[in-house]
Amino acid sequence: MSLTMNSQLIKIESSPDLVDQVYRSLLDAISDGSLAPGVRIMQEDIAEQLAVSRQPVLQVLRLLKKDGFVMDAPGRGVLVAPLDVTWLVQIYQVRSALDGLAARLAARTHFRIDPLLISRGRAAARGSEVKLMMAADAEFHAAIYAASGNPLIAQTARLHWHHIRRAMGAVLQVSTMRESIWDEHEAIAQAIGRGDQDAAETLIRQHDEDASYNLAKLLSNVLRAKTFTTQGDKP
Amino acid sequence: MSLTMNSQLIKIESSPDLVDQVYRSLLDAISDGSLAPGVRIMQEDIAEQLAVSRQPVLQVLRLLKKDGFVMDAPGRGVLVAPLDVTWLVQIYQVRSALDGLAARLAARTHFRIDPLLISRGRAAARGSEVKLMMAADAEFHAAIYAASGNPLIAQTARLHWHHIRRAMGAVLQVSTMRESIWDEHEAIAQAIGRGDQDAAETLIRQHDEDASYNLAKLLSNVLRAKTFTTQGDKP
DNA sequence: GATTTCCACAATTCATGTATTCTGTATACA
DNA sequence: TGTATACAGAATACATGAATTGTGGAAATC
Repeated sequence: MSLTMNSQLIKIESSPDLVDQVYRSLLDAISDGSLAPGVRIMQEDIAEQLAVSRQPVLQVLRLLKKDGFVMDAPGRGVLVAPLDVTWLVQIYQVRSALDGLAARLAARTHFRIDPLLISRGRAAARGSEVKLMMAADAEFHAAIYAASGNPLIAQTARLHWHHIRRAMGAVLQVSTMRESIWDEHEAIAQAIGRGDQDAAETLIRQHDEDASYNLAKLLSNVLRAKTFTTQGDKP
Repeated sequence: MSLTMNSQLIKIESSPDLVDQVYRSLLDAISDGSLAPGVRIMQEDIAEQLAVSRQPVLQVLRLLKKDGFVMDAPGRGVLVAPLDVTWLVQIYQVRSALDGLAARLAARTHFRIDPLLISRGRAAARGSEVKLMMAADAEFHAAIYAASGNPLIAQTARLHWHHIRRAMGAVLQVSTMRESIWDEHEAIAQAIGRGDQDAAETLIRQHDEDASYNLAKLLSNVLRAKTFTTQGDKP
């Protein structure tokens, strides 16, 4: 029917797989900060809280270790990976390269990004719900990944996103999400739409670099502050 | 002593971790083709062969699944992922982007890549040992990853490398490793050495695209051939 | 008083038993 | 003859018990 054989029935994933569920649960908790950076977690506690045995938890912790969300702390369980500016910058470097690739591939097909994504993003940026801003931003970039036709990009980027979300949550500052980023987003979408591969790549890489610079600066301030205070964050 | 504080004691990793050992063992077997694409593997068999219990094997299979080396085959164990040209091309797209990033970062520091890598590569290319050629190629690219200063790149690329190695093993054709690639390598190294970030990135991306094109073509031929013959490959 | 050694405890990793889930075949029926 | 259904077998995923490994503190010695 359509140009590409798209009838591959969207992968069914009603896996009552305990490991999957535990994985999502833990990754969410780490990403949104309810499991704060640096805290100790023990598989037995997690298992009890989620009402499963230790076995699935053990597997999940290994998966999270591989992706850098938790670290070994021999004898004391595992540690939720502390926030680290260097690490964040490295994540952003890779993300920038992947975004560039995705934008280039999307431009190759003159993909038309849903304008609604942008208008909704602008609306969110004008509001005060940080969560909405982050969600809109993620949606926009995810649209480009999807348009790239290369699922490997989205898969990798999804992990990066969780790391970035952690950092954003820690700085909790609206300024990161200034509305001007949606002008940049719009320019990127236009470049993709008119098939300008070079422009699309250049624009989105610059966009990511700016984001990296801003976030890294804020984060290092927050971390420096935390070094001198015993108190963590206050409500 | 040296310019950078290098005394951070190379991370100790004598983990007598069964999961690690099984992981390496299986990944190697899959990468070098001794576990051929499409074959069924059962955790019980693997466990018996490696003289461990099924538990570590179960965990390893989950790790391999996450990276696309094995696929679920419910009721029949798991399947070693079949070779797939589309998948290979996607791998190469991402690898190309990451190589570009690594080359750019390396050029930023005017990193001088050991000329020995190149001369050894040329020697290998003139010989007939495919294994040596692949190793030299891998070493060259690994040097760039290391020079980038971003370990995330190397970590991601290492997985890609295993996928690519599988495909290369399947086509088993020396022509993939024409000596001219070492002219390209040399040009890349020079661009990095003189700090020309744009050239370094452009050259290595082109280099990867060529490699992708060649390997994909060979692989699709091999796969097409296999569709019509029952016999696998002959010496 | 500082340093080293030893020991108890904490937590993980590995092994095995059990239940569930999925395939493939045989059989019944239209 | 073709299709649907039920059942047997196979393989995994999960739970729990056992053993190993590493930490932190206390005691002993210099």
